[in-house]
Amino acid sequence: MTRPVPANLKELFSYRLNRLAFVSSRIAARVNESQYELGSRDWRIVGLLGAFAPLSLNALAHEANIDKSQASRSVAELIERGLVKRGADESDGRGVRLDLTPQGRALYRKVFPKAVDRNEKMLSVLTDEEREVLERAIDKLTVHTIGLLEELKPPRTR
Amino acid sequence: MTRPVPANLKELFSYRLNRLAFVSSRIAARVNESQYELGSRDWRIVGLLGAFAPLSLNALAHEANIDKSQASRSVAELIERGLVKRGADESDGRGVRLDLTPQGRALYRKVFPKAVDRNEKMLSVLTDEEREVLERAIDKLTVHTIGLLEELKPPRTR
DNA sequence: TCCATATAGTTGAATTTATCAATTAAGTAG
DNA sequence: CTACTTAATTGATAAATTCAACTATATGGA
Repeated sequence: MTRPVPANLKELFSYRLNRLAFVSSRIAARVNESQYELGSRDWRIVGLLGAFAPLSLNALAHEANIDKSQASRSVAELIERGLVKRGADESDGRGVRLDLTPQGRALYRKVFPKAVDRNEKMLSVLTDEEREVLERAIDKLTVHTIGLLEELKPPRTR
Repeated sequence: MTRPVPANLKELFSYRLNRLAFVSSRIAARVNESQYELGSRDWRIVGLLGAFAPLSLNALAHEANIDKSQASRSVAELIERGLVKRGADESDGRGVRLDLTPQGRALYRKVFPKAVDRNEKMLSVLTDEEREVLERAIDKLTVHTIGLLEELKPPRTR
């Protein structure tokens, strides 16, 4: 049994994947923006700090898939809004320790469960088996695809 | 058997989904940009026209998930590069009929198979069963999630 | 110790992308 | 005929992305 070859863009897995990601992130963006004034970058930052603080700027930027320059600026905004605080790294004078303020943490505790609920609602259309396979497949693909991307990157001169 | 509730952002399905989509689209963007000077928007346009031309601007913009103003501008660029042509819609004097030029079609025939190959390479890490369930689940989720997004949209005044 | 080099973070600037309003021209319904 | 809708383009801004430059601190040898 041979698998049919995708005949057009809409049949490509990558296209369908992107489409789903686009739609789902739009839902989150719309809710977080309108109800909490959190842009998607802001929410990624708050969301990551909510679970993994303290984080360095580099670690945060890397995990959130954003350039550190952007991360720095977004963090600065969140600090102005009183949601994030920036402390010194004891062991490295260059580094910072980013964390949520109590206010930021309160926001995180409101927003995160909503995100969990949205996910459940979204996934509720799948059977248990589909869901399990899907989640495992996504994770396998991510690891593998990051590898493919690395191969592609301009060879670092070291 | 209850399913464990996601404990942090990185465990959320939507987050993982977006991460995968991000990585995979970066691969495509890098290759298409460096080898064919096609930005991701450009490629979506060429790719859709390659299979579904002729298309109106609206149809194209809608399918490519881009604002029609952007679509109009991107199309104008592609026309300047000789890849796309814009004809009149016989049955509606306002509409346009977008199609690839022979040159655009030649490009499409080079680029599309590469995209298919990348997808195969990416998916090769999955078992046949995983792959089948994954693809079906993605499509189910997309339909369902578009529905959720619609519900959210500001209620149209009609 | 001193020097060269690397790294963490911030800032600047240029480019690209996204959003939304306004406009023009052509269709459609009473 | 008039009012209203729709397709496409254009304009204006805002937001996001990318990359380079810069400061300050670390680090690893001579």
